[in-house]
Amino acid sequence: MIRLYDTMTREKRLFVPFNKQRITMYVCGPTVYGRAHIGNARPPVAFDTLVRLIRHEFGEKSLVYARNVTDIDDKIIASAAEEGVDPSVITERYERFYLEDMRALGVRDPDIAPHATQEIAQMVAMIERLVGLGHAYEAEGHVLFSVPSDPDYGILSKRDRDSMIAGARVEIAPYKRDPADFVLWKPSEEGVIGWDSPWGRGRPGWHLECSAMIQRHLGETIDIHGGGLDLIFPHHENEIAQSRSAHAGAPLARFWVHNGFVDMGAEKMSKSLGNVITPEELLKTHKGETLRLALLSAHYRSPLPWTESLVAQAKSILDGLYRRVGDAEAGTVDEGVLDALSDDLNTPLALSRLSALDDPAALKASAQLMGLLEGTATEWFQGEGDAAAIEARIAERAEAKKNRDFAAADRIRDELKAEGIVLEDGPGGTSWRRE
RNA sequence: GGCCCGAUGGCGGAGUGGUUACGCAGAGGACUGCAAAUCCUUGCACGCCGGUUCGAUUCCGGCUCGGGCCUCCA
Repeated sequence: MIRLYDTMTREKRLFVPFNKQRITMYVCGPTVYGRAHIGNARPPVAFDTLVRLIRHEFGEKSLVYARNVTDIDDKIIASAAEEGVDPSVITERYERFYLEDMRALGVRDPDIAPHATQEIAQMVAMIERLVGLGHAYEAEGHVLFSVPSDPDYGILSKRDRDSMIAGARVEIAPYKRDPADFVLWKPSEEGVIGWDSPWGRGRPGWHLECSAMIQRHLGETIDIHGGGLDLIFPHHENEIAQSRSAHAGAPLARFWVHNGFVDMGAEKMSKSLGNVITPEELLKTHKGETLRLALLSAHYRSPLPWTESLVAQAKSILDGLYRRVGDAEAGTVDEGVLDALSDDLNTPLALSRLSALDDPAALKASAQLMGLLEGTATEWFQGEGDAAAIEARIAERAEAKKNRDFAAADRIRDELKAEGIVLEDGPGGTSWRRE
């Protein structure tokens, strides 16, 4: 019994998939024009956790999870022009980085990763359909969605059209029939990447890409649509308008799930504010699992202030968990942890229940539901490297201790400490770990 | 300006109409040759003002503060 908060209805509801054999979920993925920052990692991590939960509840094969790659976009074009390369050079590079970063955070690849540039025919077809139905029109090489043609426009973000226009901070293009209309297709100038279409050579608008890819890969109505809070308006609102208009009013998603931001200081982390910290940097000094736990330490809908101490706490928690789990095999998932996660993915509560578990097998299985404790304690504490040399030093120290030469023993311990290796004397001898 | 969201101890953070989780850090103790780890103990937290109530951190209203969206944005 999974309950999820739905942005559309602004309440937690029991998640009942339309078809338990084929649950469909789509999450807005990256626009690959630069390195992801840690805030960008929050949706993939949160939704990866939801993926694990759904598969635990409904079966491994129950879910089809798609996360798109936006590989055509003005920032990509600008970046390619700056480097004097084809846009694909940029997009392939950053997609590779993105996948590396996400995998380091324990995020499994989605089942489907549609690329916008591979779906142009679908997009053109959808635009043609919208034009044919009177929901879109051509103007000066652009095709625009006619917002007044959709009486329900604004249902997700709860805005009425007039207030949106009243607060608009962008100048309104003269070719728009209505100030709220948005672009489905825009012309590409000479030398800019583009595709032939009934409206001339051009490229798709961002909102349309998602609608077309969802329809093609998952269907007209999907179970869950996810993304960051900032996508509610206009991106998701526009997706809804496009898809419902093209599909005779069929709802685009049964549940709209949005994550909160990672904050730097008091404001959200974002490239435009320039206050970002990337997994790339963080991974130099922290393990991906630590970063994942840090990201899960607040509820996904709450803001998460990113600080050094947050990461340090995550590390301490993992040290403690790995000490208790040892190298145990995964057993059965704990009910308490499962209940917490099933209640709108309450990861902080799940984490606290995790630390109360005595049984290593249950601990391991429960943590893995959140993508944690996937490795062994030995790997966590000792990692890669020449264990033999360390063992030799420990033996040397044991000998000194036996002779009650504590000065020599402490010297060895201090030397190892300086190398980042901590010794722990237990009843069964001395064990070691890397800090 | 419009529309949303939030305000919990040093930090993170859950939850609740009536004994206020849990974790991290800190303090004290046990253990240890000394440490580390572990165990035990410990910590005057629910933004402000009203209201509802026998009783509110929890419900309602107002206020203050903070954040988000309205432009690309996870």
